Amino acid sequence: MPALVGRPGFTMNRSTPLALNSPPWLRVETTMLETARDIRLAYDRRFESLDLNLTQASLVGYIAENGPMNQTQLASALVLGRAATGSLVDQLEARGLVERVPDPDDRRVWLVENTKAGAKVAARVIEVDEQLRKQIRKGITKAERQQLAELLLKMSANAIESMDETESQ
Amino acid sequence: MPALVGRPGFTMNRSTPLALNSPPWLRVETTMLETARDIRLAYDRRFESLDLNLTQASLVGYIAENGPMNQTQLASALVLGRAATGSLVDQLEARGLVERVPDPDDRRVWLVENTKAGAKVAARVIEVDEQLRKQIRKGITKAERQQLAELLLKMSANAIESMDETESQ
DNA sequence: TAGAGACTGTACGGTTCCGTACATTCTGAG
DNA sequence: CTCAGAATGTACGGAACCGTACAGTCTCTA
Repeated sequence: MPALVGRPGFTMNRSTPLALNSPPWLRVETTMLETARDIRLAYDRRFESLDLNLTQASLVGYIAENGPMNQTQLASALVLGRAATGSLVDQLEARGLVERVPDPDDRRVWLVENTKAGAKVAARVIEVDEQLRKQIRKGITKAERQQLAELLLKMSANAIESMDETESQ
Repeated sequence: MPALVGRPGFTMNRSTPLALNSPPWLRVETTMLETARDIRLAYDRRFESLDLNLTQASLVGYIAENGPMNQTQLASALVLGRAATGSLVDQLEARGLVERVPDPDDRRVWLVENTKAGAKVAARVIEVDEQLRKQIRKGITKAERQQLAELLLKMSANAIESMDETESQ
């Protein structure tokens, strides 16, 4: 099942560059899954100093860039369920980073917006994000990134398409 | 925080090809995280018919390809903690797909191996995996995959490196 | 102007995984 | 041989999500 799992053998400790113990039969999907994991982890680590995880940081940063919005919109932006988003907002609200403001046009919804403290943290979040993005892109040209993105989109589309097929069986 | 979150606006329903609502400011890291999610989801869906999730399928398939092994090795191969791996084996054992055999050389460890039923399922798993991999690679040349893999490895290495720096601060 | 149907946020139970602590067993230095 | 240290699997508590069900609100149609 090498496409699904890592390589056999020794424990992969985090300071060993991946390339060193990469397999000869390098299968893209595995590498992909693992790279994503590493990136997510790097983000999490980075946000630890702000006492946030990636998801929390994303929410605060997203509001900072796109303005107040309701939880359903947030959920879709963060690729989360509405329930999870709700409790996420709970956490951030308890910490005084965001607040729920009633939507004057719709009594069902809360508009979530950053408090002053939240805005301040968001600025740091965006900063950290840019920093980390730069590091992750080190040694990769713009053209390569472009091509990478295209391939990724194609793979996504293929994956989604395959699910649709499965569904309609 | 666009590098971290999806695009704003409408709910992304699964049948819309990703490319259609991708942003102009296409940032690779986001795309990457999302592609990984889609792939993982596609695998999960695919294994539903076997009543397995990706992790369970991986374990059974991995043993089928690499022979019986102890839980620590499995954990590292599956990129899981030892505890999680333990309960994973519990589940599969309860369903009669794998069994724990004492290691004659080390009384601490269990050798996990597929039962006959497990081997049978594993064969299906490997089959499904190959099928899905083929679909995901549709329209992508071997050379492109090669390059993709290289870029991914480089990004992984960069991400890991960035974590090491953070640690040593 | 009802009233059916869609939508919003919340409650709750379940799943998957992590991290720590622990008892058991092995290993290697003295 | 002995014993400190390392390694193995397990128990337990917690975090992050999901999915479903639900009670309020809108909204559109007749």
